[in-house]
Order: sequence, then structure tokens, then C-alpha cells
Amino acid sequence: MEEAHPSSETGGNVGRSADKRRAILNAAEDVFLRSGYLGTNMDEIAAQSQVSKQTVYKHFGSKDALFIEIVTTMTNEAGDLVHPEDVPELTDFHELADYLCDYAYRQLAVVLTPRLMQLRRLVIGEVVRFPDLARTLYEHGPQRAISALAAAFERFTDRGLLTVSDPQTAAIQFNWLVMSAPLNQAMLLGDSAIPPPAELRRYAEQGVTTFLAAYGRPAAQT
Amino acid sequence: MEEAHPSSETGGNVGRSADKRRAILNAAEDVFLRSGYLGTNMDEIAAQSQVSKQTVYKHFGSKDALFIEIVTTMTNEAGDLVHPEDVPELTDFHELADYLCDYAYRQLAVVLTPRLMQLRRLVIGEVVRFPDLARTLYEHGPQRAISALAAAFERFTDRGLLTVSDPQTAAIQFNWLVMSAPLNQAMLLGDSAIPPPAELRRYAEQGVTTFLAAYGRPAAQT
DNA sequence: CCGTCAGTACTGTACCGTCTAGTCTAAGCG
DNA sequence: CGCTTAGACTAGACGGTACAGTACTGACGG
Repeated sequence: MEEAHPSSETGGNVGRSADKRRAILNAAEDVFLRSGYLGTNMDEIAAQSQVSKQTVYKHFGSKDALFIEIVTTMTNEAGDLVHPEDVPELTDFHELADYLCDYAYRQLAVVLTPRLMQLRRLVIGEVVRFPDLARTLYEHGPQRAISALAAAFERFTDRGLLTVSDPQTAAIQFNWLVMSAPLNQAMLLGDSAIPPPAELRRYAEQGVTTFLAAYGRPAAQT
Repeated sequence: MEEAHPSSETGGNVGRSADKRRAILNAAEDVFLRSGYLGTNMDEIAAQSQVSKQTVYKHFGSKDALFIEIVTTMTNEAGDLVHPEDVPELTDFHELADYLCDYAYRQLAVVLTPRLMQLRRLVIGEVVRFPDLARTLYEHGPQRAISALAAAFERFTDRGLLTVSDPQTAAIQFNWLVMSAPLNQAMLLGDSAIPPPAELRRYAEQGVTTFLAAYGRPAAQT
């Protein structure tokens, strides 16, 4: 029964060990997200990953270490997912509006996921115990997005598509104008309050509309 | 030595019991905010409130009950603090801008307090275990503020000071335009990241400026 | 044979909620 | 004033459970 998964096709001892490690990580992610840090016990992780507790402690020295590993890995992966790739060359005001809408929606669709919402709750709840994890989440999440947006807004302003005097502030406002409402709602009301895609698109559009009403070049509007 | 505080001047057994209850609540608030729900043990609460554990269980039946009592009380009190009182009669666009700035700043100053920030973290971290507490916080916090704002914006629009077609959306956007950036920052970076009053005022002004740029009557601006 | 792992027992600690035995205070009564 | 009663409180022990991390035994694969 234990041989159902033949070491992910490598067959070697090394591959088997790596498989165990992967299984532990998967199980630990699940359990930590479901039960929180203190509410998680290592026995359950071992059981769910079909691995003995000793193996868990062989791969990750302690509960703390495993928790930190899980959270930083998830944070990094999530940060890469929303990574704003190179901004295309836009010349038209309409193009800009469409681009901002798409960007906003993509960001919303990634962040407003049960897994990532629960990660956020988890990290926030453990700010006192693990301040570094929270700082990492902040830097890889909001801060990263805002920096990229600020740079983009500066270029758009140079190109005459926006009238932004303080790109940093504009970026912060755009980011939260789009994300805040659904994020806070889902944060406190639980995963069942995560809006469906159509509604997320509405949030994106409303945010972009207001942003452009404030920062769009007056001559170019409508 | 025990007679330093003579039962809050009533002297009676009833007054003494009420004092104990108050002491327990104070200690419990402190310990829960500091250590979280699971991280808190009842012995510490009893010790810190200078009360025997038996008395704690006499006043509040269980750890859950005490926790719920603490959180709902704090939530209600905080909600009352920022309660938008009756909006004055405004006729001038400049008056409106000043009023919105003051309102925004007051809200920020109340919410961005170590005690309330930690309450927020605590509730968010326990969303799964205590969903009702999170819902209460949402209703007494953001939702309450947004409803009041929406009503005010509708009146301002009738009076010709704003051009708001969807008061609910405008209220949501105003609320988060002002609060999001410092709130999220302090949430993840800890109490040391709570901005000083001068900076809070800047957040308020920037939020109001962008809001009015989008929703202020074009003729009346500047 | 040697390394890796499963299974499991074990240690030490922490903690919720209860229980017991006794103290303190206010009040009623002779 | 002395005695009693009732209720609230203290201090600490205790039962039962949970859990982090370790130790040990036996099996399996190369």
C-alpha cells in the first residue's frame, strides 16, 4: 500500500526522501491553514502526510521551522503570481483604462482565493509571535504591487495619459481603491464572502473609474 | 493592604463583586490581546486580576465566554467612538472638504490605536473559530461607517456639493481611500508602524483630495 | 549490513475546569 | 456586644487531556 506512489518516478532513495518532504509540506500547509499555528499538532501533520513523526522532525527541525517554511514559501509563490510583468506601450486613454481594469481584476482574482485569504488571516493573527513573516508578506504583497504601479504611473504621466504628481501616493490609492472593499469583507466574513468573478470585475471597474476620474487627463475623459 | 481600594466606595458585597468582575475583564483584555485566544491561559488572567481562578469561572462560565465578552465589548465601544454624529448643514464646497478631512482624521486616530489594531488582528486570526465575532466587528466597524457615509453623500449630492450617482460605492471608496494604506501597514508591520498624528492627517487629506477630484462638482473645484 | 523509515511508546510540560477547605465581610438577632 | 448565617472570595491541589519532541524497536531496500 505504501508503494502506490513509486517515488515520483525517480525510484532512487533521494527522490523518495524528496517525496516525503513534499508530502509533509503539503499536509502541513493544509493543517496550519485550517487550525492556525497553536491549534496545529505535529501528530496530525505526520498522519496526514503518511509519514512518521520522526521523519517530520528529520526534515524540519521544529514546529516553528516548519511553519516558517510553509508561510514564506506560500508568500513568495503568491507574490510571483501577481507580479506585474512589463507594462505594454500604451498610447490611447481607452487602452489605459482597459489595461488598468485587467490588471486590477487579475490582482483581485489571485488574492481573493480561500488559500491566500487564510494565509493572510494566519499571518495577521501571528504578527506578535512571528513579526518577520508578516513583514515578508507585506513586502511581497502590497509593497511590491505598489512599487510597480508607481513606476507605471510615472511613465503614463510622462506619456501624457495621466496627471499624477505623486506616483507613490497614486499607486497606493489605486491599489487599495481596487482591493480594499472585497479584501476586508472576505477577511472578516470568511471564504463564503469571497465575491464571484463577475463581482470582482465590477470592483475592478469601479476602482479604475474613480481613479481615472481623479487622475485621468481632463481633456481625455469620456 | 487589601483595603487600599474600598470596593469602589460602595463598601457592599455587591460593589466588591462588581470590582472583581471589572478587574477580571481588564486583565483578560490585556492577556488575550497580548497572547491570543489559544495562547492565553486562565491562570494568568486570574493572577493578573488578583483574583482566584474560581472567581473567574463564577463570573464567566468558560474561556470561550470570557473571550467573547471581551471582544464584543471592545468592538461595541470602538464602534460608538467613531460613530458619525449628525452631519452639520454644509453649503460651501470648502466647508465640505474641511468636514471630510476632519471626519477622516478622527476615524484614523481612533482605529489606528495599538489596542484596536491588536483586537483586529486577534479577531481576524480567529475567524474560523469565532466567525460571529468577526461578523460583529465587520458590522460595527466598516459597515456602520460606510452606511453613515452613504447617507451623508446622498444629502451632499442633493445639495449640489457632490456628484455621486451610487452613494454606496462612493462611501466604500471614500472609507478605504482614507483608511486602507495606514491600516494595512500597521496591521502587518506591528504597532511600531502606526503613523504619528501628523502623518495620519496627511493620509486623510490625500484621501479627501482624490475623492473630491473624482466626485466633487467640477465647477466648484479649486 | 547500513541507512531510512514506520510505528509507537515515552517524557515532560501545559492547561482547562473542578473541587476542597478555609477566610473575609456584611447583616440579622438576642 | 457576641453569635450566627449567607454569600463571595482565596489558595492550591487534582483529574483529565493534549501536545512537542525524543527514544526505541523492527522492517525494508540496496
